Amino acid sequence: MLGLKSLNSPKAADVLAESLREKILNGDFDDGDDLPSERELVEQVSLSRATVREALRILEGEGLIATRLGRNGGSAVVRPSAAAIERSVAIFIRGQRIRFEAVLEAREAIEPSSARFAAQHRTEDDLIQMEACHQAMETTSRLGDLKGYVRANLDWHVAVVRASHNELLIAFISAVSESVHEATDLDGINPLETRNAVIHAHRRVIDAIRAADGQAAERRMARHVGAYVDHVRVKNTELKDMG
Amino acid sequence: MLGLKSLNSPKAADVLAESLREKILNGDFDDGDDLPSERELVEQVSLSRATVREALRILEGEGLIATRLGRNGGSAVVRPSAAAIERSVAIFIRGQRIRFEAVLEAREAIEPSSARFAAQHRTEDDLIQMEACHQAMETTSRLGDLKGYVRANLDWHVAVVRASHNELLIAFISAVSESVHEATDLDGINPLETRNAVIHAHRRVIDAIRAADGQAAERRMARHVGAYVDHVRVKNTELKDMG
DNA sequence: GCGAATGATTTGGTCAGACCATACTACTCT
DNA sequence: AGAGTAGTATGGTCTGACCAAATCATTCGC
Repeated sequence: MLGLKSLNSPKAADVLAESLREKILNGDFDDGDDLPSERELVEQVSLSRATVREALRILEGEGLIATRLGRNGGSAVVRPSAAAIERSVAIFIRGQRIRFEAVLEAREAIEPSSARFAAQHRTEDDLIQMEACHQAMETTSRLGDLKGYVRANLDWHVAVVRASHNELLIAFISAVSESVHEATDLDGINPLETRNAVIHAHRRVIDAIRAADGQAAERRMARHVGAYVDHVRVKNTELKDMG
Repeated sequence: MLGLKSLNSPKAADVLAESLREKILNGDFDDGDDLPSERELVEQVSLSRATVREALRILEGEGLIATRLGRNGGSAVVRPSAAAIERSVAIFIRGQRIRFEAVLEAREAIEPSSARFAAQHRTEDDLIQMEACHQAMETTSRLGDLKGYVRANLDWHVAVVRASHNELLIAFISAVSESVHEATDLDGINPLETRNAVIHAHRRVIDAIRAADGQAAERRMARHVGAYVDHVRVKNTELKDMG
C-alpha cells in the first residue's frame, strides 16, 4: 500500500464545474452576464456536450447560475442567494431526523443576538416590516386564524433578524424557520392565552429595537424564545405521559 | 394574459431527482443501500441515460447519494452531512462578498448559547476534545507557530459547539469557521499578548462547561467573542486610518 | 493446493450526433 | 402599422456506442 490511493476521480465534469465556479466567484463575470452557450463551451473546452451540461447542472444546483430556455437563453450568472443554504439545511434536518427541540435551540441561539444587532442597525423600513407582522399576528389571533397566526409569527421572527442586516444570520434563520413552520402547524400549542403572551413579548422586543436599546432587545428576545422552548418541552412531556 | 404562465418547465431530470429525493428522505432506502444502477433506472423510468444521470448528479450535489465507480459500484444512499451546508455557506459568503465582520457577528450570535448547551450536555469525551485543542493552542502559541495556533483556536470553538450536541449549530459553526479561518491567517491580529488573553478566556469557558454551569459558560463565551470582534474592528479601523 | 497473473463482467464516465421544444427575431402579407 | 408566420438560436432529450475503473472468475505456475 503506497500512501494515498488514486486520491480521487478527477471527473471532467467536476473539473469544469470547479473551473467555472472559480471564475464566477472571482467576479470574472458580472452578475447577470451570460455564460457561453453550451455548444460554445463544448468547443472551448473540448468536451462533449453531456459533460458540459453536467458541469452546468452542478453550478445550477449550487445556485451560481440560472438557465433559461429558448433563443437568447443560456446560463446567466446569479448572485448566490440564501435559497441554497435553506435547501441544504432543510435536507439536513429531514435526512438526519434532527430533533425538533434541536431546531428550536438553534433559533434560541441565533435570535437574541440578532435582536441586539437589529437594535443597532435597524432602519425605519425594518420597523415598518416588524410592525406589519405584529399587526398580522394580532388580527389572525383575534379571528382564530391559527394558520395565519403561525405564519405571521414566523414572519415576525424573520423580520427581526432581517433588521440586523447580517446576511448570514438572515440565511440561517430563514432556513430554520421553514422547518419550524412545517413542524409547528401540526401542534396545538397555540391557545389564546399563549398567543396573547407571545404578542405581548413581541411588543416589548419591537419597542427595544425601536429605541435602539440593544441590551434590552437581546434580553427580551432571549426570554421570549426561551419561554417558547420550555413551553414546547412541557407539551411534549405531557404528550409522552399520556401515551 | 391569463393568470399564470406555463408555470415552469417540468424538466424530466428535475422530476426524477425530486421523486428519488422524496424516497430517500422518507427512508424508503436504508443508509448505505444502493440505488438501482443507471441502466436499471433507465428501464424503470423510461428515460434516457443522460437524463437519469443528470438527476443522480443533482442528488449527489445535495449530498444525498455517493457514487462509486466500477463493478459493484453505483449510487449509494448516504445520510446528508453538514458538508453540504458548509459548502453552500462558503459559496454564499464568497458570492455575496459578505463582510468579514458579519461572519464574526454570526459566530458571536451562535457561540454563547452553544456554550450554555455544551455545559448542559457535554460528555467526558467532549471535555477531552476541548482540553486537547486548548493544549494545542498553548503549545503553538509558545512556539510562535501562528498558523497552528489559529487552526487550534478554530478547532477549540468547533469543539465547544460540538459539545452542545446540537447538530444544526455544529453545522453552522463549522461552515462559518472555515471562512473565518481563511480570512484570519492573513491578518496579523494575534500578538502574544492577545494570544495569552484568548487562552485565559478559553480556560474559563472550559471550566464553566466542566462544572455544568450553563449561565457562566454563556456569559464568559459572550464576553470572549465580543472582545474578539471589537479587537478585529479596532484593527480594521487602524488599517483604514493608515490607508 | 494455493497464490499470482490474467481475462471477463459490471458499472459509472465520456463521447458523438441527431431531433425536439421553446422563445425570440425578422420577415411578409394584408 | 399590425397580425400572423417562417426562421433560428438555445436548452432538453434521446440513442447508441466506447472507454475506464473495480470486482469477480478463471487459469497458470509452483
